[in-house]
Amino acid sequence: MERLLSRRDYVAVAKGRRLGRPAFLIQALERSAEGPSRFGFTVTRKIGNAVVRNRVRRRLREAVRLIGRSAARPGTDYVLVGRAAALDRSFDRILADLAGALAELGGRATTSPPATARQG
RNA sequence: CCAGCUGGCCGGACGGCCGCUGCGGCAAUGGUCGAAAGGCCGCCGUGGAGGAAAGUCCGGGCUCCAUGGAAACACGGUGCCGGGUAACGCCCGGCGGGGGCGACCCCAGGGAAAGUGCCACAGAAAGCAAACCGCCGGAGCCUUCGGGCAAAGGUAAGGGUGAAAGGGUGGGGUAAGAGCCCACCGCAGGACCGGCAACGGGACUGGCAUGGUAAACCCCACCGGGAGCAAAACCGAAUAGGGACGGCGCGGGCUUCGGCCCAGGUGCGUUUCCGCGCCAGCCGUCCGGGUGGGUUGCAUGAGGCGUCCGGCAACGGCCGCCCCAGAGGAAUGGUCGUCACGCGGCGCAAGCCGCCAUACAGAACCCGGCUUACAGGCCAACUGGCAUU
Repeated sequence: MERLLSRRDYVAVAKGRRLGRPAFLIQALERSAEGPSRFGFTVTRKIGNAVVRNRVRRRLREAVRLIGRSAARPGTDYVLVGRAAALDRSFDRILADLAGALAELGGRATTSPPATARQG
């Protein structure tokens, strides 16, 4: 998984499309038609102390690792902003949330894409 | 057994599957880039959060900056004594004071006869003490001759105020009182004795002075240069810009090719004028500064574990063994299963069911401390009860 590393990238993606899900908020910005898709993670202090923030980021990162490569659109940068629910929501549901969100943002075909995914 | 007190320790376990990251290896299997060295992937092995990693409150190592040495002044810190330590505001052992039946706990614990300030309210008086009531006293005045009023003066025993009223109790004494005198207690000084010291004991002496506050200024003793790993050192691209050198070139017009005319920027001499010089574009090579980035700093250290020795202890010493996280938008994980512990419910019990499947909390240059947070549990010594032999 390619990571977003610089502040400039995060600021840029913040201007892209965004979708809310219980465990996270996802932002997407098409960088170019080609190249790998990249992911960044943001967990603010509002969520909790360092232990809680680490756990939220790790669960989201694991979700991206499992389905990000197949579901994400090439050449696109994504930023996942963690929410408090990412701590307790079952991992299966987080995976489903992420797959649905990526599809709605115009990703590749996934194992269970929503019907409206390709319309936009 | 119950209650307590002190110290130490742990703070989920095991196993699948899929990942991240450090180190070592690739002799064996593979892919890719490269001339090679080697890199990236892959494979194998192995390591990968805490007792507080936290707060960033002290003390150091290390780095850079400043600084001729020393001292003084200022500022800040520390503050019983002895020891431990690289050092400390930390730790250990004592001393003094306070609390507890006790084990034990708590203390910002130098100096108030160097000086200054403050002591609100209440109260007559709050520091070279003080007469409000009271007590004594009785000049003098009045008198119904019973007595009444009462100045000067004396008095800190009693009342009242206050956190605190200038020793306490008893006796003598006195007009009433008062260390005025006496006894005991307290207090002050103190030869001498014990202790390295803080300090303890104390013959004897003194009629009793020197109120509290230093977390008020202050005085005394000791300590202290500043900033911090985003410190700092090194390597160093593209692009733009700077400098040096070399090569080719060197504004426009006219020309009889000898020159003539008109211009720009810039340097010097003082501005205009004027004089002298340089430059303009392209290409190449080199130099220096700096940004992104990379490497080092960065993990062998006041290091850990163990036996023994010294010491009441903190700790120190000999020897042996071990290498024990190293990220960088920041790895140390995700998920599933089984189980221990715990909590709740049901049950006489064996047990069954349910819940959480654990509190506080995540290394960021590294050590020594302190402080704060913390579900649950284990061990040991000691103390006070109860029971038993």
